[in-house]
Amino acid sequence: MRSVVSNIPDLRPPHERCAECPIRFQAVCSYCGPDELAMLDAIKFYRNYEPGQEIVAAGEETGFLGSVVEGVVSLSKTMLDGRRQTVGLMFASDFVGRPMRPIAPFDAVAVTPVKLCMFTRSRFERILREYPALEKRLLEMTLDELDAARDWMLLLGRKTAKEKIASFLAILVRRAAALERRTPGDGFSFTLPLSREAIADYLGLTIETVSRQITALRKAGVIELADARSIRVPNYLALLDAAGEDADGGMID
Amino acid sequence: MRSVVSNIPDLRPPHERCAECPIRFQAVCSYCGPDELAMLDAIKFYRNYEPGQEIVAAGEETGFLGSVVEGVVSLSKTMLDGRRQTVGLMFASDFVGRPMRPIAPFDAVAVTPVKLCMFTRSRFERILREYPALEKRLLEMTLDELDAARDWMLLLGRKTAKEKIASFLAILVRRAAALERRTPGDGFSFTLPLSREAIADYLGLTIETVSRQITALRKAGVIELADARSIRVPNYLALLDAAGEDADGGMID
DNA sequence: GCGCCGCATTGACGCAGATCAACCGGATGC
DNA sequence: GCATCCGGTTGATCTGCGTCAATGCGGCGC
Repeated sequence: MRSVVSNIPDLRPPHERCAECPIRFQAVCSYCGPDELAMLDAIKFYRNYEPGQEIVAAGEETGFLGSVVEGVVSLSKTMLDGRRQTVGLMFASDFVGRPMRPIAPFDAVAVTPVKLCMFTRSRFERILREYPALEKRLLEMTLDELDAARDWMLLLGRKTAKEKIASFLAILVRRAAALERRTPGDGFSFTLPLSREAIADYLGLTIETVSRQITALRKAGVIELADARSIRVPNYLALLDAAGEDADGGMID
Repeated sequence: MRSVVSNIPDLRPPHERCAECPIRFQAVCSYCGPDELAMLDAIKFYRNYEPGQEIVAAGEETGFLGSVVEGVVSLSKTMLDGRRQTVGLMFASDFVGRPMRPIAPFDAVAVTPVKLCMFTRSRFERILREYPALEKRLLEMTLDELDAARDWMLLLGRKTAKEKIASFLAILVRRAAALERRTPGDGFSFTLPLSREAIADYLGLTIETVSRQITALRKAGVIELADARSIRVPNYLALLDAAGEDADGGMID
């Protein structure tokens, strides 16, 4: 571990320096000033996960928390008899792990290759108390997560299978558009990060229904598929319509 | 509005003084010391709502936020065609309203007579920045809400109608037990705060299915009904079993 | 007393999505 | 080359819950 105050030149590769971090202005640390950042820089560490690899298991004590730098992490709950529901998908800059509660209430699994920027739990909880910038941003992110979870409750409780699929695709379009700093318009293409099974777990459906509804949307001309994972949306409003959402893009987030 | 520093004796009825407040040690203010409490005391105000009365409407700008002192508030989302999903039930000490986002993403409606302890949005957001005790508690409460929302996602996405009803009743038993500082055991009785329609909205079902499944649980001996709103649970573990939950009472909260 | 209204229950029926099962196509190993 | 495996698609059938409709019941006005 490097000292916080140091005149020694930083020899780490650029992608390991907080100042050069791709999620510098979106993650928990985004409100941190140079001093706070230097402090985080000194105590953070990276860890990589392969697709399918478990990051934490439900019921297990988690010794660390951190931000997704690259890739997608799924959070899911499983019932005794094996029924599974994904309760969150975490993308780059999202925060994984619950401060002030060491026992994980769900499994966290890498669905693509994942890189996490992590802190030990004890250290993170301590600096959370000392750095209000961190706490403020974490509150903001948690409120956003809660809004998203509530949107998802509407989807799970009331939408039809076709609407669920269309809503899910619309979210991916919005994400892809946001990454390119565009507004989601027509002709947008993207790659599905999830398998049919992972989509089914997320939407509260079975793989067969997911497959059938994707086919139905394709036949209706709402989407085009190059292969099972490559999707193009010729008409974004038609997709929103199929999702049963308001034309303004749904909820605020 | 009274001055924060004052030697004038406080002539308000006891239930309007923060120090005597029934939710003093559970609400957002629970980490506040005497000075911070005096400050809140000076700027808070109460408002009462009748059952069925709307507190805020989705899409509307909300000028205030606050804590539920008494009663039950439902938060729900409605689709264009009228399908409705309740995304949260707020009980005494829960916080209603989203800081840093003036437009409400859902309707908030009183389901029983409700008393709210409120602050104007601008004032609350200002003091949130100044009083870390408030922000810390709000973060904690938001994290708990998020956990509960994720439990609800599992219920909505994967549980059968009977399991949904049983899970819902189990939550009410736990709440009722917690209020009396007991652990949820056998022979517990409580009053349903919600109509069949409100239950259906919460569980992602129809009134008919709710009614049928309550009848089924009664016939199976899992619950006893004096009238439609009065429920007794002779065997708590049998209820958990019907809910498809782990015998340890489900998730941590 | 009676009629009305709102909430809840019960019954008959239909359908969206689950289940069970076959099949397809690309990747990997031998 | 062929066999195997894995993810995805498609088909046939079943079923839990929604839909539509009738009935019950307690509270309230008159």
